[in-house]
Amino acid sequence: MISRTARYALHVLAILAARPHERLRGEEVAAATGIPVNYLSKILNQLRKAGLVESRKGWGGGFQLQAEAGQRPIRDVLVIFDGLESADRHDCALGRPACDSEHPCAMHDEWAGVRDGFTRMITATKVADLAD
Amino acid sequence: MISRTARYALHVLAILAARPHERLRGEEVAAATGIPVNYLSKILNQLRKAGLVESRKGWGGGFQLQAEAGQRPIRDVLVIFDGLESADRHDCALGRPACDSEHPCAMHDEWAGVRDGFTRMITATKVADLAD
DNA sequence: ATTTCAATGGATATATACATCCATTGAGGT
DNA sequence: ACCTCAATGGATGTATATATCCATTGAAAT
Repeated sequence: MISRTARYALHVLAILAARPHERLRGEEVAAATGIPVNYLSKILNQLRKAGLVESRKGWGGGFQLQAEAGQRPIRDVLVIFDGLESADRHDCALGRPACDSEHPCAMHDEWAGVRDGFTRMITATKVADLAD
Repeated sequence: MISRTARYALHVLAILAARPHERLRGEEVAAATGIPVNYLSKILNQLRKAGLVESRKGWGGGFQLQAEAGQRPIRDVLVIFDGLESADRHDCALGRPACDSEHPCAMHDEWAGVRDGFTRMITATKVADLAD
């Protein structure tokens, strides 16, 4: 449902959102989250390319939440790391390609409910809400 | 949420549940489901070991739903292929080990709702309900 | 008995997510 | 100018899920 990498990203954003005006080094974020440093660097880089985070190199450098990023729904983060399909699900629980309201599988309605709850959750929750 | 292998298994059971009194060869099940034959054989074997399916070797052999298997909730199938944790989830959407009602994460309640819907779905739906 | 059929089981291959390593770049301090 | 710091980026390694291959076993037909 949410990949480990996407959860890492959300955890990172939570840390940064808690200190919106500081610049944190990768090492610090790694220490705070427990994410392996090298892997974390890839994640931070993707967040930067996506415009959610700003970075500065060298002495005094580090990462910082981009100004308006706090108001973005965490759905945006899931799209980046797990793709659109994982954020806007309209799949069948049994993987049937032809499952729809006309020809529903045994779990069609219940699964639609589950998906809906998930969608609601990831659109209602904003990055800023994650801050510890 | 549900691994591809578990979905395969459910699809297989759906096929067998539709013809409870016939014995179907692996090849036939593969043709009906689109699951790669060799991989399918592993799945059918696990289902047999778990007592959900009966098999017979050699000429006229094949697979058949075990007598009472139709009444088993599909949760039982998920436990076999994806493990207990995936069926009885009490995890945090953000992966926080210490997330509970005392110290909830930002999505605690919504996620609990999603999990609940899922649990309800997989316990309410029986193997026999999957039959086409 | 022999042949044929189909499940069983073990070993191996592929794809993908997760993780590590190291050389390069750019920015600040001296 | 030079040194140090920390992000960037490319190449490589590891684990797991998914998939394939083939030799063996058991059962029915002849």
